[in-house]
Amino acid sequence: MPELPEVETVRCGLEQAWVGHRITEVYLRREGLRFPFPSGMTAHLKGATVTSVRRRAKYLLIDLDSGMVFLSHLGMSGRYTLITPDEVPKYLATEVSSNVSTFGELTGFGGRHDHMEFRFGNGSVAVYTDPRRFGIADVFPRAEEPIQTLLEHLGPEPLEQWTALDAANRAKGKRSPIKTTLLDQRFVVGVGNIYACEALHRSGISPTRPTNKLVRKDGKPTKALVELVAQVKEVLKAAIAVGGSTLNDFAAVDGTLGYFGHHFQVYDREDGPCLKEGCNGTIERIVQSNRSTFLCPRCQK
DNA sequence: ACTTTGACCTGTGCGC
DNA sequence: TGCGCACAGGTCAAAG
Repeated sequence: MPELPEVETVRCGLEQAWVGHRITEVYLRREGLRFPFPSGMTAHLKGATVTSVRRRAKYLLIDLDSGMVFLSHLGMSGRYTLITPDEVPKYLATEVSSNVSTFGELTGFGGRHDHMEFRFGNGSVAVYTDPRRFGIADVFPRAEEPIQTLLEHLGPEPLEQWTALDAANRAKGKRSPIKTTLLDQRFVVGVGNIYACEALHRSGISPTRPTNKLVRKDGKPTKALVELVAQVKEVLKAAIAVGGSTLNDFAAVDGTLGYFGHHFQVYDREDGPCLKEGCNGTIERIVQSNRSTFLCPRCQK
C-alpha cells in the first residue's frame, strides 16, 4: 500500500481522526517492528494530545502537544484501522484472537499482526497492523527532528520544491539506471516501485537508461528529464486524487492494491497490451536491483 | 564515492 | 492436498 500517495491518504485520515484528541491508552504487542520500539514510547504517547499529522517522504509525523513527535512508517504492509466509538463494541464482539499484549495488559483487539493499539479520549481506537513488520515506530522531540537519522538524508518532496534543475544536479555523474535512481530517497522522496514504473512509461523513457544520460553537458536537464519530473508529479497527484475519493472509508479498506490499480498503465501488466495511444507494444517485466520493473519496450526509449 | 546485493519478515499464488 | 519456490508497495548495512 504505501508509496507517497497512499501515505498521504493515510495522513489525511489520521489527521481527521486524531487531531485535537488525547491518547489515553497505548498497547504494544511486541518489542518492535523493523527496529525495537524506543524505551518510554508508551509513556511519551500516553496522555498527549495530537496537534497535527504531517508527512515527510513516506514517513508519518504525528505532533503531540508535549513537544514530542511520533514517527510512523508503514513499511511494505503496514496499515491503520480506525474504529469509531460506536464501532468499538462490534469489534470487541468479533475479535476472537489473543487479547493479551506483550506486557500483559488486557486489550480488546489483537489479530496476529496487530502490533500497536491506541485509544483516544473520545472513545475511538486505532490499530496498527503490519504482517511483514518492515514498518517503523519512533518518538523524538520536535526540536530534534532535523537531526533524525531516518529523515536527514531525504531528498526533495516531489510535490513541493522539486524541479528539473534539482533533478539534473542530483543525476549528474550517476551511472545507475534511471528506474533505480527514482527509488533512491536522496534523489526524490515518495516514489516507489509502482509510480517509478508508471512515471517512466508516461514519459516514454526506458527504465534502463543511465541516469546521467538525462543531463546535458552544461548541467541542464534534458527534455526527457523535464518530462520525467513533470510526469512523476502528475502521476502522484492523480493517485492522491483517487485515494482521496475513498478517504471516507479508507480505514476499512484492507490496504492492498485496490483502487489505483485501475489506473496502472504498466505496473503488474506483464504480457498485456501497451495502453498508450497508437502504441501496439506489449508490456514486459524485467528485474532491476532485485525488483520488478514493467515497461513497454516499444514506446519507452 | 558510487553501485549492487542481501537481509529483514510473513503471506499468497503458482506449478508440480 | 501438499510442498517448494518466486514474489510482494521499503529501506539499510555490507560488500563489491
